[in-house]
Parts: sequence; C-alpha cells; structure tokens
Amino acid sequence: MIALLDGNNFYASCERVFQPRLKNRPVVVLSNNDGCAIARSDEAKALGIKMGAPFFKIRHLEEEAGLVALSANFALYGDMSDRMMSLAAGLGHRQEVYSIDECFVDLAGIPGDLVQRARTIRARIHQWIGIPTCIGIGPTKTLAKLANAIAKSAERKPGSYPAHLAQICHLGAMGDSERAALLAATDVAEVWGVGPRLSAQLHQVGTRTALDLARMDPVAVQRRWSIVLAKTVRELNGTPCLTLDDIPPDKQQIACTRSFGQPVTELPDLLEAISEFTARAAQKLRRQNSQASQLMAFIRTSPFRKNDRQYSAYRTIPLPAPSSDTGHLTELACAIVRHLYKPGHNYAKAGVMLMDLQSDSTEQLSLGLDSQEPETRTRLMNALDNINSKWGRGTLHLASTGTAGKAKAWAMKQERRTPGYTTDWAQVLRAR
DNA sequence: TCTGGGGTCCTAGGACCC
DNA sequence: TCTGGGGTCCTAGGACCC
Repeated sequence: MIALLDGNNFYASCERVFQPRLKNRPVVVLSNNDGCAIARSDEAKALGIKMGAPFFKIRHLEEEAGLVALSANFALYGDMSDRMMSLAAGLGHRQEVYSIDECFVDLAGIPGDLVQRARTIRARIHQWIGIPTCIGIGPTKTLAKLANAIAKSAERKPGSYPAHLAQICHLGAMGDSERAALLAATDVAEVWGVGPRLSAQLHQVGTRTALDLARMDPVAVQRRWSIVLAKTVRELNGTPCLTLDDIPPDKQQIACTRSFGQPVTELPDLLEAISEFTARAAQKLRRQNSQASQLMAFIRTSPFRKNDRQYSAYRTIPLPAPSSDTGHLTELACAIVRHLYKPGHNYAKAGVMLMDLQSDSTEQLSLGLDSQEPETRTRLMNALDNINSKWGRGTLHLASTGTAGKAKAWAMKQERRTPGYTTDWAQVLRAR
C-alpha cells in the first residue's frame, strides 16, 4: 500500500499558523509580483476564486467579502514543508517528497490498522506544526492520489462522499463494490494525469468517471492516446506502474525566470536582471553538484498589454566546456541578452535556463588553454556559496547584478509579504 | 494600471546513417 | 513507368504535474 499525504491549501494554512485571526476568513496567497492567486483557503474557494485568478480581478472582494490577500512567502512555506515532511515520514519506511505540500509514503511492511496509523500522524502534524492535512491510501500511486482527493472532498463538500472518508480514505481496505461506487462518483478529470485536454476527449467518447476510465482496455487506450494514459488505467485497477522514488533524481534542467514588477525598457536593467537570475540558477546547479553544457536566455514583452508592440526572443548556446561557474555563465547569458535586445519595447519578463546537465565529478579533459585555473574558480564558487548560505542570499555577488543603494528597475512587487517567522531570528514572533 | 514559476515525459517528424 | 529498408538521434511541441 501507498499513502499520499498533503497539506490542505498549504500556503494559506502556513500563513494561518502565525496569524490565527485568518482562520475562518477567505485567504489567498499571491504569485510573484502579487500577480494571481496560487493558494486559496476553503472560504476563498467558496467565494468562487479560481486557481490562478488575476489579483486585480478579485481585489474588490477585500472590501466586499473580507478577503485577505498575501504575497507569497516561500521561505516560510519551505521551512514549514520540511517540518511537515519529517513527521509524515513516520507513516512508513520510505518517503517520496513529491512537491512542497505532498509526499508519497510506502506502507509496505507496516503492520496493524493503517487508517488508525494515518489518523495518529495526521493529528501529530496538526498539533505540532499546525497544518491540516488529508491522507489517501491505495495499492498504487494513482489510487492513493484518488483516495486523497476523495478524503479532501468528503471533508470540504459534505454529501459528495460518505462522511467517514473525510480526511482519511483507504481505497485498499474496502470491497470491490464499495470502491467501484466511489470511482463512479468521481469525475474522470479528478484522476491524476488526466488534464483538461484529455478530460474533454474522454468525455467525448463517453468516459465520464474514474470508473469508466478504469474499465477501458489499456491496449486500446495506448493506441488512441499514449502509454502514459494506459499506465493510469492499469494503476486505477491496482497494478503498480509508477514506482516510489525516495531519492530525488538530479534535475535535468534548471531555470530561473521572473516577471518584472514594472515594464523595463533599458538594456542595462535587463542585463542586471539576467545576471541575478543566472547567479540563482548557477547556485542551484552547484547544490546538486552538476555542470551545464548549454545555456538559454530569453527576454519578452507582456502578451497581456495588447497596445504594446510585442517581442519575444530566446537563444540557446553551447558552453565551450561544462561549467557551474557563476562568472562564466553570467558572461554568456549577458551576451545573449545583448544580442536579443531591441530598443523600444516594454519588457515584462526574462529568464535563464541551464540545460544538458551532468555531474561535476566527471572529469573534463582540458587542453589547458584556459587561463583561469579551474581549481581556483571552484574554490571561489565554494566560498561564494558558503558566505551566502551563512549571511543570506546576495551577501556576496557579481557587480553585474547591481550594486547596493541603486534601485532595481526590474524588482519584483511584493507588497503583502508576511515575516520570515521561522527562518530569520529578527522576525521571530514575539509573545507579550 | 494590474495576469507566476519550475519542472517531467512522450511523440512526431526531420536529418542523417548504412 | 519504375524509385528500399531499417535504424538512431535530435528537436519542437504538446500534455501533464504542483
């Protein structure tokens, strides 16, 4: 059996831990630049706020319905996630942290009543961390996800499923007819791996529920759609096709892209932004001990500004030798942006992507023509990472990312960010 | 006025090879 | 008029996930 545990409305719940006055109120957490809603409390969902709704379109609800909108505080969410995951790991022997707010846990070899065990862990996370969670259990990942969706729905929408399935649902512990009834009550769009496109196509051929999909012939499904959907069909019938990966594989590509807080028109500002993005991407690259062999950079205007002249361009270049050196990568990214830049546009977004990654332990044969000795550069990057890890991001940086005191024209807008309650001594809550 | 960011996998088609 | 067969690699695009 496999369990899937996830935090309810995770970002909104994290904020509530430190601001209890937000309980029972509609709360949304906004994306970067306070652009759109990326997390919603149940009350916010009840107001009809959709995932990804632009903030300026729902802003009126602050006045009308007491909506509270907060800027994303990813440092807080990451730290809360770590705490939640360490408790969730207690469910079984192996855990795959699937995203910031959910994990799979392998329950193989766990004796006793799994529902009771899940209940205990859930209560512990709620008491110790303050985050409400739901847990789904099933013989495959897809069924565990589905069980989780049922547990959430049974809690949030009374009457959608039997009430005793709220918060915890174990699809592997029930009879065939009971499970079939639950699948029949679940829209096929709820199934993990079935997105909007597939869901529309499936509805067209009369496959409306999860049970309908489970009863399709996987061979025919593969022929008509893909091997991915065929695996979903098999998983729905209890045949595992997806394995639990408890060791996260290295990333195959690493990106850092951002929308700007306001339109940017000048090349120097773009270069400053792209330097910063490259530095962040390079740091992620070094953290997984990889090197990149290709670098892509892009700049673009905003497709939402209909009156602006539109321009979007990117370029990928191979590196002379694989590298994780912020200096080398920044030079290349800036060269690309200089090449792509055309004056007279309102640029809204830029980004860097590092690709064709490989382990930095694979020794590269060098012709020895490089004047900057690699070892010195490696030590420099180590020092850079150590200093920034100890003293905070950006303490030591290339001059090309801008100098202190000079306002960044491209800076992100974050007007409603809560303090780093758990990640900064200066911002720890004070009890009086 | 104001619309996020970061990933994965699969497939089809073209280039190229013998 | 008639114009092989089989394979690999790469890329762009599509679909999905959170």
